[in-house]
Amino acid sequence: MNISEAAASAGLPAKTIRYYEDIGLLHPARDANGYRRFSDNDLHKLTFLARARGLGFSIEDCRRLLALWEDQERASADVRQLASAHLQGIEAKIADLRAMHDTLSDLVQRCAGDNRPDCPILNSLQS
Amino acid sequence: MNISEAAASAGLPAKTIRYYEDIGLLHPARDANGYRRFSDNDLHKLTFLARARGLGFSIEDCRRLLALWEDQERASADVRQLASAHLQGIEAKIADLRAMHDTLSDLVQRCAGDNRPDCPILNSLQS
DNA sequence: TCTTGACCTTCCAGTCACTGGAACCCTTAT
DNA sequence: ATAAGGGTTCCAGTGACTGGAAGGTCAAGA
Repeated sequence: MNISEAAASAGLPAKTIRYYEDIGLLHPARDANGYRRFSDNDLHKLTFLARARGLGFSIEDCRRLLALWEDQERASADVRQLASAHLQGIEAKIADLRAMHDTLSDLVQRCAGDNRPDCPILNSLQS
Repeated sequence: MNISEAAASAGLPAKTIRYYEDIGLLHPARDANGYRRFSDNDLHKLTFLARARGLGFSIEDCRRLLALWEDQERASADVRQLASAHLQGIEAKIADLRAMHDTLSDLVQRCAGDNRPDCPILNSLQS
């Protein structure tokens, strides 16, 4: 299976797959002509990566998750620890965004949005 | 007022202020020795930028907001339009993060987090 | 006067996770 | 012979800084 099929199967752009190889997340074999040849295992890894990235894990987290995934002796506590830390990060981001949202939403509602220059949004940004 | 005072006053790192000058957001005067000298207007702009960035506006949005702020003839509708679009972006990000959060939080709860290798988190990532 | 330390300057490189594009090779069909 | 549609590498750019090196400037103290 070559790269465009692998891309379709994993739901990732071919460019991204090349990039993942570049940074050592997987090592597909090569055909005689230099084309990448993706094994089932490569495909599983790509799908795993696509899902982990979809959950917002960083590339470095994905690398660790892949290592845990391939380690039959892993402790689920290690996976859980990684996921919990990430979950906390997500919660922090949501809180930040919520705060921005609430402030901004209030300002937008108070802005007349007409031809006149007076604007509570700009007023609130000014010292 | 030189850069470290301006930085303290606006709540921005000096590096960031230099960067903002670099990309043309402000143009502080220079003393004979080459040091930047910040006027009151420069300080107002920096505070404005710090607050707008704090609300998550992109640098390009900040540039547009600054231009509107300085334009006495602006229509508040233009400001509101910009802010509304940004608000929508924030809402989309929150929705994405919430989805990640809900999935991940469920997986974390279902993971025993012990010495054994069996792990619902890894299972859900695998094809 | 000399030195020390805290300022300031510019410039270059790195971050993160891709993404676009150029230039070129391989394969298959017409 | 040529064209289309794969594949390859390598380089540069994204956003918004941030770190660090190398060096100039200034005020205070021995």
